[in-house]
Amino acid sequence: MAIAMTQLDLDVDHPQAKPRLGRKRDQTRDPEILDAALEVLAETGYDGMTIEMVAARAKAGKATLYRRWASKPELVLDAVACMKARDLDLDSLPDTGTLRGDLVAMVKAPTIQEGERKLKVMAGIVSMIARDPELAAAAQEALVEPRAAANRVVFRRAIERGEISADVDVETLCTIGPAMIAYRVLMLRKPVDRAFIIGTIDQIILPAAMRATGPT
Amino acid sequence: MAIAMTQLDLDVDHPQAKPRLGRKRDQTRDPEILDAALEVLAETGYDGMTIEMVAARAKAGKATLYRRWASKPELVLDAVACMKARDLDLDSLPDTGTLRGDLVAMVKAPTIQEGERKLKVMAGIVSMIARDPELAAAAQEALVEPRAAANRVVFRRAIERGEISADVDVETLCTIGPAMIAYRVLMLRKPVDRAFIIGTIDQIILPAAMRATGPT
DNA sequence: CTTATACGATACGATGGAGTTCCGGATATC
DNA sequence: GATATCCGGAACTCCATCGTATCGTATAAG
Repeated sequence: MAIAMTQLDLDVDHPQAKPRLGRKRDQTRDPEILDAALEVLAETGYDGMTIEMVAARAKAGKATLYRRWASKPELVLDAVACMKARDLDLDSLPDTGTLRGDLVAMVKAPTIQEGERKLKVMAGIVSMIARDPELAAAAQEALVEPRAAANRVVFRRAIERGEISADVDVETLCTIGPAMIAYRVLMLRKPVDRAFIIGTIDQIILPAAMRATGPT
Repeated sequence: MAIAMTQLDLDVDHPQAKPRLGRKRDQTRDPEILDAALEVLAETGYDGMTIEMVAARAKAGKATLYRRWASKPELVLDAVACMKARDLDLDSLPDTGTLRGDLVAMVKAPTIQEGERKLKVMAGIVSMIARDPELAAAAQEALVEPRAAANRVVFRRAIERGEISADVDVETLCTIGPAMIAYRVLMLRKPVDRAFIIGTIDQIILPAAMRATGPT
């Protein structure tokens, strides 16, 4: 599963692993600690977050954290990267037969909640992202790409069905939803509820997808 | 002009202003210092910014800054609030006779540049905004509202001309552009050029504005 | 049962930035 | 010209946090 790739200790599947004595590291704590880190990150932001906060939240000692991650930046990087896993599965997306049906079916309470969590984490690291390409790549991969990928699938299906024109820009369509939601949460500071998302689908995404081709 | 409202010294128009002796405070330094603060804020974010950086950038001493603002948060608050002034004038908006003409006319190099500057400042304070309502209000007022207000004008004119239906949601339309631009800069980390904005107008905003009424 | 390590907890040193104070020099009022 | 305040600059104190070290306990290998 390789949830925490940062640590230097031996992997289970390493060929000639040193026969280390003594108590073994409790691997089940890794996801708990990373989850605590994400909570603190979402609540206080990157700079507000301290290692002691994360340790306290995970009911662990600071030494335990530093035994597993070399520094605060590496812990954050790992925590962000691990948000990728918990995303929606591309193979189990709704397939209702219509574009609107698929888009509306993706608006589910847990999905919205997980999206809002990701946005709060994103808000906590945005200022950091400009100066840390590695963190920027991890955030891209874990926070924005999965959502775009899911949207891509339903738009491509709509094109295959002939429901929308084949020459619309799928990449642009994919970003409308995430962009409107992110702007509402981070800039307007208004809640994202089901009504808002359905409104965005009907008033913006579908008109853009269905538009008669040719600008001007 | 009341650029810096935070300071406690006497206003010029105060009725019985104490006849203060000694050298007078050089008011022309205020905007220079606030501008330096915005630069540092955009480059390093709220937590990365230090008072010494701002002082150095403005070629001023730390004491000068603390003489005018009580603390770092108040300096930042004032700096953000003062970005409101430098925005586009609602009375001198383009009026080309068509919605698309007005929207395209608003896409000018200096406008884009100023918008990108504001977005970088926003990125630097996003994590702070969640915990400081006063800063959140200032950012709302100075960074997001002016842009929405300009858009409101051209959409309302389009409705008056009968170019678009009167029952479209103007508030939603106003946010599409800012949302797509903010998402592209902050999340996708791609450049915002003229082509992208024109594309957004033609592929998203105009289809949403022109759509045949009634969802589903 | 011995040994080596992980565990939570806590004490410790080093670092950096917020905010204060003082300096010599400039400038305004009286 | 005396006085009071501003200026840029720099030294200073204070405090929070990073990261390390240590302690007593728990646990796994030999």
